[in-house]
Amino acid sequence: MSSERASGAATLEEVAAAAKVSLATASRAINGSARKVNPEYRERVLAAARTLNYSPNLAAQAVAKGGTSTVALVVADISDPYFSSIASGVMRAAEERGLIVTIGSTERRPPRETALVRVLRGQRPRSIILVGSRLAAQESDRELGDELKAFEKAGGRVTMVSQPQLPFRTIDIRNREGAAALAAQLVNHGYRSAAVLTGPADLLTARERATGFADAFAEYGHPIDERWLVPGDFTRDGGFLAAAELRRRGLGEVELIFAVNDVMAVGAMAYLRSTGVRLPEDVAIAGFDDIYSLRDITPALTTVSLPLELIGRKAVELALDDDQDGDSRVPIHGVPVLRESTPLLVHA
Amino acid sequence: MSSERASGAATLEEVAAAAKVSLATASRAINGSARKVNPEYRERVLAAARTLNYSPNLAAQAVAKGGTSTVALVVADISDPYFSSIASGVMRAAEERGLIVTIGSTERRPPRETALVRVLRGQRPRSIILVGSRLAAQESDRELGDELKAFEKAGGRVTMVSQPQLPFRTIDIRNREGAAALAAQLVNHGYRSAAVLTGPADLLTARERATGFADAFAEYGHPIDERWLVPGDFTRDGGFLAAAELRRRGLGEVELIFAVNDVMAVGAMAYLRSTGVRLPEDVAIAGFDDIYSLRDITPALTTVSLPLELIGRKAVELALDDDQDGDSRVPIHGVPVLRESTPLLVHA
DNA sequence: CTAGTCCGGGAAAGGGCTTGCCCAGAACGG
DNA sequence: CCGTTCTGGGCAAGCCCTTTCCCGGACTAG
Repeated sequence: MSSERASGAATLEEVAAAAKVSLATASRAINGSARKVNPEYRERVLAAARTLNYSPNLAAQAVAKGGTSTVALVVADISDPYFSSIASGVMRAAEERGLIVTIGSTERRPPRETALVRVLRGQRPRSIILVGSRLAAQESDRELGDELKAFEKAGGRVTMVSQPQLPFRTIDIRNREGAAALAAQLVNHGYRSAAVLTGPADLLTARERATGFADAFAEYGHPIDERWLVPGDFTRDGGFLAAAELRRRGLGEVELIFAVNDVMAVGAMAYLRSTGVRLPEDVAIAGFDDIYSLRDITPALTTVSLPLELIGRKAVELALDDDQDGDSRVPIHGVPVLRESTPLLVHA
Repeated sequence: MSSERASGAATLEEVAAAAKVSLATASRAINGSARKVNPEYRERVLAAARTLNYSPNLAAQAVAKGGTSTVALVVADISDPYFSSIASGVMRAAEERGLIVTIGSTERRPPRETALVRVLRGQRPRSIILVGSRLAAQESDRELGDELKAFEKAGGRVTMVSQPQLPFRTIDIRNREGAAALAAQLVNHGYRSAAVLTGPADLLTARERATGFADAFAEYGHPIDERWLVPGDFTRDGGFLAAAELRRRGLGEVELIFAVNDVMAVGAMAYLRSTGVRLPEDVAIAGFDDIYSLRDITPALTTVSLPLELIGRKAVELALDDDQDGDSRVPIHGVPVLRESTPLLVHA
């Protein structure tokens, strides 16, 4: 039939031949460059490309140019709405800049983060964006740090979301402040005793939120007894189980449960309901994140609202815009949103 | 200082030099091959790689080998739990096979699908997986089809999830059957009049679910009047607005509302509640998908449960395993799950 | 002891693209 | 009318790898 090769995509060389111009001209016509090309030639080339269904080989371009137009994103669990919202922001922003995003999931196993970075680094992405699934100081930290440093030394850029302990550009989600602000408002609402579902003991984000809340609550005169700090996974099931544990410890005096994220709060609500606890009459509950798809649960959940999409966008800005030095931070403040799950509490 | 280049990552050549072996040997030692390499040499190479923090340039490998180890995933909206769950399955399965996944989002604008495929094709992924955001026959279909055909001709593989109208491998989610089965069960539960929030008129998935439900409902003796088929977006807000429209049309006689997906159902619930409608006492409601993070809403939502993660996995199997011909289909059946939102209805 | 096999290292040829450089012709100035 | 300066096409080098092919040395077999 035609000159199309049996297998394999059309190459630029074939396009050039079809258009009867040199390889160089074809390249300049198709992928733009500083140099102009004669409109007539350009047309011929583009026409040839179209008929051959040419698609530039990005890998080849990458090796020729010595750089890609890719950003790599590492999240803990893409099916968690927290991460998928951030991912959404990243993808939008990336796309606006003509970048492709490749994504990796650690599945909440931090050591996998290092492995993932090792692989993704091979892509030579413009930037690697790590979204906070990381733990407090760990042995794997060194390895990861080394890997990231190597990536930076090779000209890549590292951007972190919510893990300010590492020396890279980071979107610094002020978890402590957000949790503290929430605590303040809830105290204003009349709450005097609270329990905290603290999440995993070593997960930094969880810890900041838990201590931010507990410290503030104490500061306002209502210290939280240790037995009402219940750890658990950072997931719906974690919240469910933590609520169960909390109940076992005696829930009677607790007016309010603060779960360190919304999905845990939802899990906790599910457990409490299943045991006949009325929400919010018997106990109030609050979360953190303000996950979009959870806005319609009943009772409407009090939480700390985080601009998740925006965080994603900012991450790519931070990653790519040049006027930033190597470890600048962009603070993001959550704002407490009080809803039905924490009604005004009138003490007898 | 050392021999490390000021910028840019270490190359295999540098590693080879440091290990005092040839480029070929270094390549074989690091990236494996049919050929064996002397253990002593191998050690030297690996050591050198480690000290230089070498990371193989995937792009270069891709051009040398003439193929990547990448799969591309195209979804409508990664922040929608439906898609992010599928994406999660895809990523898990991909990772088990040592593949990297790059992801694109059409943001629910089907024409973007073509553009996205055009870009992703440049990556020369092993497969492009498109997850059903597509519309009924459209002019953009031809372009997209051409693009995909070209990709296949060049040796790539196309896999669709839930858009069986195109001639590619597809995971065929049996929306009609699922919706029909749900209708059957609800009729058994005593429901005789239903409204359907049909989603976008031209979105295939939505249409299949809506007509599957309506047809079955009619078949069991309860045809659904046209005024109770309310279109809207395939999103939470779409459900919200559709419920409003439905109410405007007079909700009185409707015993049951079927929304073509869970998030719409949740939106509808939010609207109805806001106007004082009690759920499920005043009206029952059902969705489709069984989104994980929505399992804890109250009342618990009746729905058609879809194994979303599994669908993702299957998609990559279908995409990569060889014993499949070019347009085989894997059927996926949803199973109706009746919960509190559709209680047994006892007629007076 | 020699011929025939293996084994595994290294040189070099790609693979698809970008880009520095050369150069012919066009455009311009004096 | 000639010398300059632009334009913009094309050649070829180069990017970082993989893989074919050659070849010398170590083995095996007869």
